[in-house]
Amino acid sequence: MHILEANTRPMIAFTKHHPSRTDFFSRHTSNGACRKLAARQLIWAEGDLRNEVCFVRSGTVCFYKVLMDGRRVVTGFAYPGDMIGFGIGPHQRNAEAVQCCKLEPMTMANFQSAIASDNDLSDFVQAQSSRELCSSYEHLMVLTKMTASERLAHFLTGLSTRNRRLGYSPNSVLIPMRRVDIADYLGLTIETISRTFTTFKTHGLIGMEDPCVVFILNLERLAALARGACDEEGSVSVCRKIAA
Amino acid sequence: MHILEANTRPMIAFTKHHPSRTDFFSRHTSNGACRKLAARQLIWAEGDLRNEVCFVRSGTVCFYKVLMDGRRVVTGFAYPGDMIGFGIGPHQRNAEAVQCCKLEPMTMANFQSAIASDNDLSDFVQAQSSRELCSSYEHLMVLTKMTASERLAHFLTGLSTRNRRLGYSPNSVLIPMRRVDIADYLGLTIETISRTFTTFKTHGLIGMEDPCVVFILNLERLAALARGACDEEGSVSVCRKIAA
DNA sequence: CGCTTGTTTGATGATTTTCAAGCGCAGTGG
DNA sequence: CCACTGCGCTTGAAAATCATCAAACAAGCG
Repeated sequence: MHILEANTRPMIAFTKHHPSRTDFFSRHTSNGACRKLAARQLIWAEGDLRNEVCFVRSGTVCFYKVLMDGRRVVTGFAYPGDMIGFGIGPHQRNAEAVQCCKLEPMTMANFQSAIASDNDLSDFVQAQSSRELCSSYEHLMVLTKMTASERLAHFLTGLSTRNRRLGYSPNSVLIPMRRVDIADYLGLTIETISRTFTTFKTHGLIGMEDPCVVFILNLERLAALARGACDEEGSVSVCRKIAA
Repeated sequence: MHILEANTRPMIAFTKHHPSRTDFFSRHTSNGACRKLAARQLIWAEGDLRNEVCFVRSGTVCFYKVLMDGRRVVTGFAYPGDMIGFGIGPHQRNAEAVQCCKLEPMTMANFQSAIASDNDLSDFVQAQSSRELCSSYEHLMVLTKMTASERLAHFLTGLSTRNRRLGYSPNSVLIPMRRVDIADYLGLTIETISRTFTTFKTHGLIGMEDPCVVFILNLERLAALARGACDEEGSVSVCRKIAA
């Protein structure tokens, strides 16, 4: 219990997701009972059987895979309002609580029958699968073709956009995950992440009071960077000029 | 018609996939009628509606996305025996014939009802989706954590493994795609691809008589590289020693 | 107060990109 | 028939980004 509170990472701003988005899920679970997870706690491991799907009520979840030699890749994150765990076959990747989390579970059996009978739920699942596929392709683009600055800008504007969509300020972004997670997600090292944050700071793109809170001071330029906006003026160096 | 023959790229060795794998598909199409595509011909574009799914009878298909500024990412390839085009919503990426292809189409309506009634087909679709998801995670690993040599080794051993699975020699690999496609797939430039091929050649890992035909002379070392076999001896430089 | 964990900063080095040029081959047209 | 052109691949030299190694700093906790 105590360890649950010992999490210094900020809860992400939109801890309480829009209530209407929870209804279609809760009507198939016992009574909306939540499981609490401490920060850094493993939710399931690669290869585990799919026993249940979960609705994320609060906190942030991180999905990752590890190579034999310890190299790690973060394939994505899940935030409040997301559903996690559906798919076919055993789990393909580890899931871990980035900060303390509340997850509302539903057994696989319930989920199967709920999908069949509840259009709201099956629509939601379809929509989320589609979004995930789409963003995984976009992520490939980020990893293969973008510079460090562009990648981090992409990451930050993503969080910002999510804020706006949920009715929060797009200009102040809470970063629930550690630098390692961001690095392994963006295919960079923690040092590069840190340095790029500093570059953004010194050039007035963002402000930071601690590593977890970012104020976006120039969303336009940040978004241009994230888009890889090298159209105007020609060359790649423009990207760096935008940051500089 | 003539342009169809004008393709100098070799047809991939396993042009004729295992016949049993075609039955469950053909019994839902008109009569196995195929559409012929010339090399480099667009099959569908990102954003297009999903009108049909196709079974790849011969040739190779390449999936990719393009940024506004022309940067391109190849997200994957499809080979004879693969099904392409299923999913939800409009197409998420462009599909293009790498070499001349024969595709057997099935309308989306037919596909939907076939899925519902034919267990062989729905099993196949599930299995392929699962494989694609799995390999997309692995691909993330390749892109974020591997060196140029490791990436190309991974690519080559992948083709080799496919050969073996289909009963062909794992030691001679036909490369149906151009260097650009490989580069955009592996997140590198064509120059790096070319240089790495040369490195492999000069160190006896592979032999090449033309850019499309690779003989794997030391599959073991190539596979070790592909695995990122830096376990023995500790550091990353071992990877380069393996290649050297 | 010392220890641990996570972040930042610095200096150095290396892998990969970029820019440039050359080569081989196939198809074209005079 | 042969030069010419376009395309794809290769190779070279130089520059640049990012990783690596190392150390210092800050905050929380026992």
